[in-house]
Amino acid sequence: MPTREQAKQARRDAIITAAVRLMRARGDAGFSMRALAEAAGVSIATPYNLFGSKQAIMLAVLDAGMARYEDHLDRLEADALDIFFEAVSLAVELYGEAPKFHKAVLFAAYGDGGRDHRAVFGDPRFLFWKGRVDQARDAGLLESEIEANALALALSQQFFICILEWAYGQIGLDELESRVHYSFALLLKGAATAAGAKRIAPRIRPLQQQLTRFWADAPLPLTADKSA
Amino acid sequence: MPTREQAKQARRDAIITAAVRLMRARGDAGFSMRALAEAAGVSIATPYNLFGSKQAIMLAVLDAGMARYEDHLDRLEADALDIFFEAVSLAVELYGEAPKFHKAVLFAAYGDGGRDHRAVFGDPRFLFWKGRVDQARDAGLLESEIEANALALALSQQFFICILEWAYGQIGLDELESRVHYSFALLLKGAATAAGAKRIAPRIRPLQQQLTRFWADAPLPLTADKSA
DNA sequence: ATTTGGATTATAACGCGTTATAGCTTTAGC
DNA sequence: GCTAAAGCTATAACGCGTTATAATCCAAAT
Repeated sequence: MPTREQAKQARRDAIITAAVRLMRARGDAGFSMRALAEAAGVSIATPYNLFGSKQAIMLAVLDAGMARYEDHLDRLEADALDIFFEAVSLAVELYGEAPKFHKAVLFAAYGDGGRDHRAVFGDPRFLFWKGRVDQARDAGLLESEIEANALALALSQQFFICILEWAYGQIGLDELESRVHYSFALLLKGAATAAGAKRIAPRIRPLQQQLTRFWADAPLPLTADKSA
Repeated sequence: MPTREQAKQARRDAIITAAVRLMRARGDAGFSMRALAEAAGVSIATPYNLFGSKQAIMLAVLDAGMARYEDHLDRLEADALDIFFEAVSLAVELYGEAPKFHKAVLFAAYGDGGRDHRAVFGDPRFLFWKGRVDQARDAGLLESEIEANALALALSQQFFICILEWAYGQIGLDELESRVHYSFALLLKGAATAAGAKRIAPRIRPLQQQLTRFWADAPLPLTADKSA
């Protein structure tokens, strides 16, 4: 039991705990490395020694929260096709429980330096989608020629960018869900067998109706305020 | 001829010109508001008076460059379906002419504050995609029930996030092109009529082969270096 | 020609992420 | 128990985007 390593780990935990606490309390505003160090009862230099950068800390916080998401995911019992949409809805639900927190973490993990954004949606999440693609293909819902990596990547990216728009405050959680569902429906239908396409097709029209309802207020979805 | 306004416009132009020059010369590195002000022969406060923020300046630079893209786009004479893919290839080509510059601009326009990223792919670009969706639908290639805004948005986003990955140095221009083409093929096929789907389908397999070739080096597309 | 007033200037300052330096505490090895 | 070193602390500093302040300039109106 190396006491040295214990103390280091304790400090590490204290920093992550303090980060979560600060984020949940005040969101992104007022969260700085200096504030974090003070809240963790530690010098400003220590977080850099233990994590390297603010972004690394945010990724650690994000991963801690993602563990919970993956627990829920494992418990999801859904059809090989429905699982795609339910996984999205589950994430939306979890985000909704602590939106300020998740927005702040996502924004900090992605927005500031930005370079490591594949880490935000890296290994575990991507592998999840890939696994579902494989299952859907085995179930005869997707074309056998479809490459799981390629489709999973497209799904991941579409999910990711919608989450970013939400984190940046440009859309609400409900629109996030509809948008991702819509993109997923199109992507999956594009890769689907005739049988799969028949099952996905009915999803499209209602999703479009929901989306146009969202956009009834804001005339054009991508138009910035200035030219509205 | 209000001399006052002329002088202001001259200053504005000097700033944009200096920004472009600096970006083309050294890329993102060494480009700061202080360096920009000095290069433009202007005080540090002036860019803020005239543009408001660094991001606004970057968006202005980006828009200046985009005008050229749109000129080329207008001259593109392609089939209602092929146009989607050729428009992407055209953008890739233009990026390739001055990659350092475009990366730096995109990164600065999007990456730093990040909040206005819809402005990066705002009005003009989005409207372009929407117009093409309308045309493809009129040509009987897309289902008549497809909502142009919704599909155009999905296309825009998919394009945008791949561009971001390129700007962040995580993929090359060739992979960028393949990825966007692949996503476009799936999305469009998902929204296509039987006739449209028949035309898009042959694109998918070659694109997948190209993508897997890219990924032969880097085992998993989304995996960060650490866990490779 | 003189006044007026809006814009630019120089400059200092703020908080940010990050890094470097020097000193101190505390653990590990003898 | 003593020494050596690892790791934290305190602190200053750097460059960044951005803002505020006061001085200054110069076109515009009288």
